[in-house]
Amino acid sequence: MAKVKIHSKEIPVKTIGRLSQYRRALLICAQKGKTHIFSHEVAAIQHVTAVQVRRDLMLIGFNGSLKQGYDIRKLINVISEILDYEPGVNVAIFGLGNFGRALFNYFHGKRSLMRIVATFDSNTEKIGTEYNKVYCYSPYRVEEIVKKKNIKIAILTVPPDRAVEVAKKLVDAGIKGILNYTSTPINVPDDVFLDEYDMITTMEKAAFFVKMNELDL
Amino acid sequence: MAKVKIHSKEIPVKTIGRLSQYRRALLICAQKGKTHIFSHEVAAIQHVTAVQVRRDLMLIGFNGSLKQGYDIRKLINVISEILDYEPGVNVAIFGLGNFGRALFNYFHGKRSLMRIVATFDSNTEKIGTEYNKVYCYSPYRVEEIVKKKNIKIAILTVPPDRAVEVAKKLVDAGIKGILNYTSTPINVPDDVFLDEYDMITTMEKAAFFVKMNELDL
DNA sequence: ACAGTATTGTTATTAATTTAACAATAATGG
DNA sequence: CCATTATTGTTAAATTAATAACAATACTGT
Repeated sequence: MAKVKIHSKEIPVKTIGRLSQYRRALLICAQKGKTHIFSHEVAAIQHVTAVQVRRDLMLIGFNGSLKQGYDIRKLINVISEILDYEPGVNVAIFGLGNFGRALFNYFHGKRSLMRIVATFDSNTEKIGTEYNKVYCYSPYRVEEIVKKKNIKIAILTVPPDRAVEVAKKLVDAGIKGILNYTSTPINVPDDVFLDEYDMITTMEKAAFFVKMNELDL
Repeated sequence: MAKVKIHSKEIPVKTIGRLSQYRRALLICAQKGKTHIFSHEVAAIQHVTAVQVRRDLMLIGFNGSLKQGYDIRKLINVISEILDYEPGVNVAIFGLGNFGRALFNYFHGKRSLMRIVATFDSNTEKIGTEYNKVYCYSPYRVEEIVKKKNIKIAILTVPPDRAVEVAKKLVDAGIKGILNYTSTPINVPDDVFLDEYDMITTMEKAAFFVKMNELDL
């Protein structure tokens, strides 16, 4: 799926990703009291080019003014209309280790339309407790809770050797998106969104650039 | 920088990223005792196409055999020669909260050529202690320690309101790569590698796909 | 009033990336 | 021994994404 239809217009998925980034930049500026912004300002914050910002905004049919640039509040609303899912979406975290807790705090309260409604952990000391008011369930109850709480997205931070098994359970339970942060690659059916962010790869790329940099001298 | 020269051949940066992914898949297979692998097997693990795997391997001049596929051990070595930096690279973690500790454990011992040699935190209870045998320094000592320990890559997991300030210090101290996991976008000079992984964007993309999926019905 | 400036919106162009197509090859089984 | 099969390696085509170019516009200062 390389393109997506919005208002009967085809929009590249990459643009969707950038819209989310733009909104982040806009929210930061709005908080500072800024009301208008130029394409090159958005671009600088998110490390893209001004042309690309304008092009993306053109695609979604958003117009700025020549002298003031784009109305921040309005643009946030337009992007939100595209990205957000009105009834909101329920999310659960699988694995309440350091990483799981970090992600919990990262999201908690930041986006009201993405609610973390449950956590799961196999540690019996955690099961039955609450982390920031959210209950921690036993992995045995995955299917039951995913269905009951209408959980659509799973954040996977279990130990690497459990990833495949848990992912299978999640798919069976009807989950629609998995963010896999374990070091184990998993497989899901085509209709399930999967993001496998590999920190090792990112680190290796960074190291590679350091190497290139030093060898160039 | 869209391409990179390896053996006097131009290789796309995207290929570099995939090589790292391939190696991960290969290491997993090697550990299971597998000695050879077909392009479509690598592809399946890392969610790319078999053609792409073959094309990438062609670019680095690696040959497989027609009936057995690719020699796993040899391929790992060839990829390692391209990606790894022999003397190794020193890494430090800035911010020893949940996220920092999670990343620490994620890397610790996994890649001997990328060593976490220091951590930094502004919490006075952590300063002066060791986390998994690695000393935790006060942020006041960034410049000193980065230089003394020859730290090239920084993992940034400080609170969002500190990100910009710490990043500036790091650049001044001569850091060559920053992996920014805070929710605050930062800026660095051109010669510093920067990766800003935005979990919010990933989540929003996932939510967006869930939305598309449901509206399609 | 007008030249100069900075910006948007859009089309055209170029570049990069991915996918497709297929020849070459080696093994297998009848 | 020959047809079949499964795979690699590579060239060609198609697709996708990014960049450049530039007209249109509105403001500014003289």
